[in-house]
Amino acid sequence: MRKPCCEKEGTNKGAWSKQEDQKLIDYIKTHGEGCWRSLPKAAGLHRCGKSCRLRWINYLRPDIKRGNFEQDEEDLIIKLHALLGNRWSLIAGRLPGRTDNEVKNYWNSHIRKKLIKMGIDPNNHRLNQIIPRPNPQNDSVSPAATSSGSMSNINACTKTPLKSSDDQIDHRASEAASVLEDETSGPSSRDLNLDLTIAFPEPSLQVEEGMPKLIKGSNTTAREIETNLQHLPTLVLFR
DNA sequence: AAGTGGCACAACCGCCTCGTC
DNA sequence: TGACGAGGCGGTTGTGCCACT
Repeated sequence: MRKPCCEKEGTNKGAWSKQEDQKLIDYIKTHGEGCWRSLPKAAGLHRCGKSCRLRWINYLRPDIKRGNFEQDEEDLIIKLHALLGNRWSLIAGRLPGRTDNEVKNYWNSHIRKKLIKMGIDPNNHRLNQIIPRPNPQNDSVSPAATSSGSMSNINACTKTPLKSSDDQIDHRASEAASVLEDETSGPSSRDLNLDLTIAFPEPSLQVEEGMPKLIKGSNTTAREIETNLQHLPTLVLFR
């Protein structure tokens, strides 16, 4: 039985009051972030440390950019999601002033639906259409297996845990790379609406400085992805 | 005006990772 | 090297608001 992260009894839950916010802000202003477990007591808050951290990171931090997402930001989220999957903190890290929670919420409430409406599977960024297969042996394959369910896709929502975050990123990067390659070349690409693919502006995918390694993706580490992403241009999707 | 369905977003929960001992 | 604790992360839920009937 796992120990609870904090004492459940005597702690407030639910929406934060103005007084609580102010206490948290004041405390962090004077003592800085960190040691979240002891913070509530020290700050005079009847809250779980995790709750304080979340409140600060997602709402109270002074550098938070609030308001609607711009088109550029939306494009970037889609692009990063194609590469990283549901790694919201990494995605948010590329969007100054945005939090992982905000990005996650925006994805789930806006972008996901938008992609679905456009016939794109938001999990793997592929067109969600059933491509008929000539091979009769594959007749029993479900539609899901031919589109959204394919294990060779990005499958951003996979529940299968991988050993380390680097491994995960390596895995995703290579999967993303295969998708990008699939969609921009090869015989199957004729079935895709290329206007909707996740594409990088010309001159090209492979030539882009910093990108080849990412695209090929075999030995890409998290840090390399971070570095490479700095060179990524804005998506042309939805333009 | 009341009911209700959808949406947006804040917050919680539980698992994972990483650092320390 | 394994155990443990703290922080981080992603999935999910709760709730308030708004538009529509």
